[in-house]
Amino acid sequence: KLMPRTKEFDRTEALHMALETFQGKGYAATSIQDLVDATGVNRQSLYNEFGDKRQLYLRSLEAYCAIYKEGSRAILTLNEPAREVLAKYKDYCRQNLLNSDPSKGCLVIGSIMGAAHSDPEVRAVIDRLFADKNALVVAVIKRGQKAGEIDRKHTPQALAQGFQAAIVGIMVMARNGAKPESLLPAIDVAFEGLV
Amino acid sequence: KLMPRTKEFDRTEALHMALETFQGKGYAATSIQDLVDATGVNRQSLYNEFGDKRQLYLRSLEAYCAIYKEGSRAILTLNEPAREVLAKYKDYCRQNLLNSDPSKGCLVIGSIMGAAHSDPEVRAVIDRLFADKNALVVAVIKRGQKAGEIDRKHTPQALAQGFQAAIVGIMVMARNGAKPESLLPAIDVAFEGLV
DNA sequence: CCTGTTTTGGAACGATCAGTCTACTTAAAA
DNA sequence: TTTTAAGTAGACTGATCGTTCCAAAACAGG
Repeated sequence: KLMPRTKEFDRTEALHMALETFQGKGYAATSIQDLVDATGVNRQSLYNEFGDKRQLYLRSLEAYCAIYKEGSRAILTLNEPAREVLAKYKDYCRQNLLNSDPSKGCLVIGSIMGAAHSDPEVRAVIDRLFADKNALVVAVIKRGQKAGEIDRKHTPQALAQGFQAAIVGIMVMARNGAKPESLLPAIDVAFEGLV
Repeated sequence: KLMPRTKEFDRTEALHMALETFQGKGYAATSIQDLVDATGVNRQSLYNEFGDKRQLYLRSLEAYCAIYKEGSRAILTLNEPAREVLAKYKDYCRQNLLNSDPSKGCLVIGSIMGAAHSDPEVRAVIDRLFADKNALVVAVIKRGQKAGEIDRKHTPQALAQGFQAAIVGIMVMARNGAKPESLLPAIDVAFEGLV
């Protein structure tokens, strides 16, 4: 029945800023002070809102995955010929690549390579992301193979794995500062076996 | 003219242990104490031998790159038809994948994604590695295209980029704990456009 | 044996870490 | 206006960080 002082920050906004900080420096190298500075939120308020550093990281990772997942799902579930769906997804990847900031790497890949690797909750979030996205890609490839648009030499699972690995690799290259114009053809190559 | 006390450790061995520690936990999450424990070398002796933590990391990364580079160079400079060279390199990748330990990721990818990203000396080591390996791959692909073994639809540079990105992606997947048997077909897919 | 030079063991340093405590401010409810 | 629960500011804590200092130990030349 009481609603005293109002918060001076927006949770979503703060989470977004924390996310970008983790993207840039990784979990271990990011200090609470970094997060306070980046979000503009008071120390104690951060703890009140998110718990400790690890939980804030988990929330950031979940938010990142949600965005990534939704972007992929919106395209990969289109009710169109597999060839066209994949062509649109290719454009989506190109767009992401062109808009990417090398100073902010993919948080998922960062989590896999970094210290968070051994955290079971982090693992769970990542496993779910990969499982979900893989299911979407496999479904499209299966459709494509049935329609004769995609070569049946490889299983849908193998094609999806190779496809996703290629995208991950390209994201790593982008983080490393490779010029987009040198990576765009690599995207073409990655989609070669599919379309 | 004086040769007082003898060292109780082997530099190469200590470097190897430090390297594995960095591989497992990343630069930021690895403490000096971790390195002391892993190498068995006294604190002060570590500082005497390698300087500070950052320099020890740089030496580890250089050692890692040297091994990686030599392994690739030995195969990619074989005086055989491009198709066979690439087939052998494919086997080499498969072997590496099967022997890989998920608890020890690729130090190069870890450096790209992690905090070391902004360190110019780290960048220099990585840039050199990619430049060298890319030159080798491009040379093989060029040979293959001239001999008609490889499709000329893409430039050698584009094919090499896509190829290397695919390998990087597969290494990330392996670090994530993906079963080798699910990644081996992905390697096949990655080599699809080349052989 | 000594003497000189280097490694080694371990204590110690200031800085910074993640996280907490307390006092002060705010604003809705009474 | 008074009361009260929640937000905020910043000092504070014990632990750990990377690094250094110093004295004991070890070993080659004299």
